[in-house]
Amino acid sequence: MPDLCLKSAYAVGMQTPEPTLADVAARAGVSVATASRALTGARPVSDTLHRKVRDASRELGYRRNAVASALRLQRTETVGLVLPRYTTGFLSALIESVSDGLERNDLSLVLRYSEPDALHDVGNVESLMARRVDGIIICPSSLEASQESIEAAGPVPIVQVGRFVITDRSDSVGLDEDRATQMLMAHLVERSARRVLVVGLDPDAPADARRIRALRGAAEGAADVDVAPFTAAVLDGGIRAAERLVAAGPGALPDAIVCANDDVASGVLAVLRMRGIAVPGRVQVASLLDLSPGREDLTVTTLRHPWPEMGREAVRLLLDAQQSRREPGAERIARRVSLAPQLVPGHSTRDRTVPTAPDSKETP
Amino acid sequence: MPDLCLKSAYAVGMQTPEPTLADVAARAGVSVATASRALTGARPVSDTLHRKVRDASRELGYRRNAVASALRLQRTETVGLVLPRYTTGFLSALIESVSDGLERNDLSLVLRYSEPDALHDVGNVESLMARRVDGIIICPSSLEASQESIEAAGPVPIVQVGRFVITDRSDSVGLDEDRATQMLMAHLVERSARRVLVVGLDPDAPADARRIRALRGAAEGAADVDVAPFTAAVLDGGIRAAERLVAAGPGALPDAIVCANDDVASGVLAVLRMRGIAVPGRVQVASLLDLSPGREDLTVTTLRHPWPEMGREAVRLLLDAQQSRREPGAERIARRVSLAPQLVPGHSTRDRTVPTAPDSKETP
DNA sequence: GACGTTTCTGCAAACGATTTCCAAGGAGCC
DNA sequence: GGCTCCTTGGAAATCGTTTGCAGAAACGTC
Repeated sequence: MPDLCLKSAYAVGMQTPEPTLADVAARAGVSVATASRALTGARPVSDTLHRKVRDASRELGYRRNAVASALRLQRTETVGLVLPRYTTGFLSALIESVSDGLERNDLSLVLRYSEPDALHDVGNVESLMARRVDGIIICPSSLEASQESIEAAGPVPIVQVGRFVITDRSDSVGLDEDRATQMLMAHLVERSARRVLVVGLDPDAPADARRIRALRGAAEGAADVDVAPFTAAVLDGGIRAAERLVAAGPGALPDAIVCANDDVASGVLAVLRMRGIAVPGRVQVASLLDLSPGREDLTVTTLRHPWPEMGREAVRLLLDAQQSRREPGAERIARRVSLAPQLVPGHSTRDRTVPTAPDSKETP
Repeated sequence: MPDLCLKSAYAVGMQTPEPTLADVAARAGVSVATASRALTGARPVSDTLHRKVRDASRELGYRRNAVASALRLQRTETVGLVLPRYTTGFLSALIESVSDGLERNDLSLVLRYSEPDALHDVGNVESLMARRVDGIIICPSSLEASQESIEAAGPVPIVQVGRFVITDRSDSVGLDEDRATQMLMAHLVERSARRVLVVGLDPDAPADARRIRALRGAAEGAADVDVAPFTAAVLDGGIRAAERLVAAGPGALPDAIVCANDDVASGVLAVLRMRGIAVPGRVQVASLLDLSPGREDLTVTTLRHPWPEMGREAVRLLLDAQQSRREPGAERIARRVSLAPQLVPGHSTRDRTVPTAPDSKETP
């Protein structure tokens, strides 16, 4: 096959001519069909030829062209991930775990961000469809307008994660925040908290209001739940709220303080420690949202949002849907998986076995 | 063309048969060639046919098959991004800006993570090459072993970002930390700091040692730079260091405290405020590393690492390299862009126009 | 030795869009 | 009117891989 050699030698410009399967086959002295079968193992090939092909492939530095392969197989081995922009700090753990899950199955990840203004979602899904991805994982950027982005996926499996647009077209994996919030309150009540103060939540924000309701619901008469005047949910907000509280005198101190997140809790802890108020002896402190799941310093009792698990679960649902799409059997039913944030006990709440210890030392 | 219709109608299973260009052409009553030309605008098409084709395309909900297109054009309109795992918190801003830059140029992003153990990098690049990406942006996971991952890219443009393996094969965009560190020191000296204390840096860690050197170099006799005994570079470390300092008596107080990062600075600030030490009146506080670039509370003067700009710059270099690769002109020369972290003045250092104000109020 | 039966190989046709090459038609010019 | 030039449309080749089909070879059994 002299023409093949010709092609290899005189490729455009001076670029290395990326070798093709035909080149490998020519070098091994077999047909392309055989070369393909030897490399993919799709059908048995005699030992001699198998070795010949493998050697030729290695010598030429052959790399299977995934594009051509995808065209022929009608399968790109690629999954699209669509996320809302401006929230990445939170979502990076999700990206990482999704990527990890896909890699284990030899799938590639193509990532797209949607502007918060919503119907970007549809465009992103459309664009992924044009790339013929095998599946899509999406965190809808708008609960109203993202409905049609789910539909745009047509027949390819799509999984929603983190947030959830009502539809029977897609599986989804979500967060069971209510349950987690309740668990946290139970944790405190169990440790004999009777007066609980909430810091850093804004009763006027619907999401925060819901959290407050969940806390009150879980207290259910076993404890009083007060809400401190709203201060920003950052470190400084925690500091300000705690200072105000301390200034109000020892009688104003609650048994436990529930903070919006770890930053707020850090601020509160710093003030309490400095004023010599024992934690968790006199006051217990807990946080509703772990901001840096990476760290392992168990300073503050917190709720860890299971982003890694959510990513894993999303990938699992997706692969499962792909699989069952091949077998034309029964109609698929949309599945919903809810994961609860995990309660991670830290040194800022008491050890359960130890009852109130008024003279306990400061946390180390 | 009855067979085309047949194909459309009797596609595999019950799946919607994704329409092809042939379907569109058939419906519009033209050849595929004309249909392609009408949609891509590669060559002029008469108005009548143009409209017909566009209508047919819309009616069928046609989506250009990017895979087939890529195969024919030898161009995937896709860029690979390779990042080290376990550092995403920091890198998420980078991902976002790279993604944004690519989107503006109608390029897709495929993301891969390398384990810290290094030669994963090579595998990731290889895999991206198999997908025939048009370019690669990589943050090398190992300064020793990642050399060959650059070479694995062969003729496709590759840009290093954040970290840098020496090679003449790739452009790179890096961080000019020394310059930024010096700027911060100059900022303090300008504001009449004469005794500076460094908190949260570990002289035994090479990177920290380098920062200390840079600070001393910039002080250059204009100020004394002391290093506090190492405490962990977290909020708590800042608190401990500051308490020790305050306990040593008012004479021990420096004019300015430079902290390893914002968390440390927060701890220091909390202690100073509580002990009634005026900031920035008595002591100024600054941080070498902004941990949460999203927030805009200008509490502490800090160095903001320009991840978004780095991403933008990386994309720019990549596109530029692609462009100049087409014109077979002169040999490409590797370019290196250095960006300095940006000094963001906050309320923890003085206003330059106002000289020392011994009775200034606490920061709000 | 003849005749199934298995095991391999190779040819050629997909996959779907783009582009080159050709041909036909119309406009413009002498 | 005859010529060229320009525009427009279609047939077919191309990108690189996989696979249905058919032929060939090897093997076993009677």
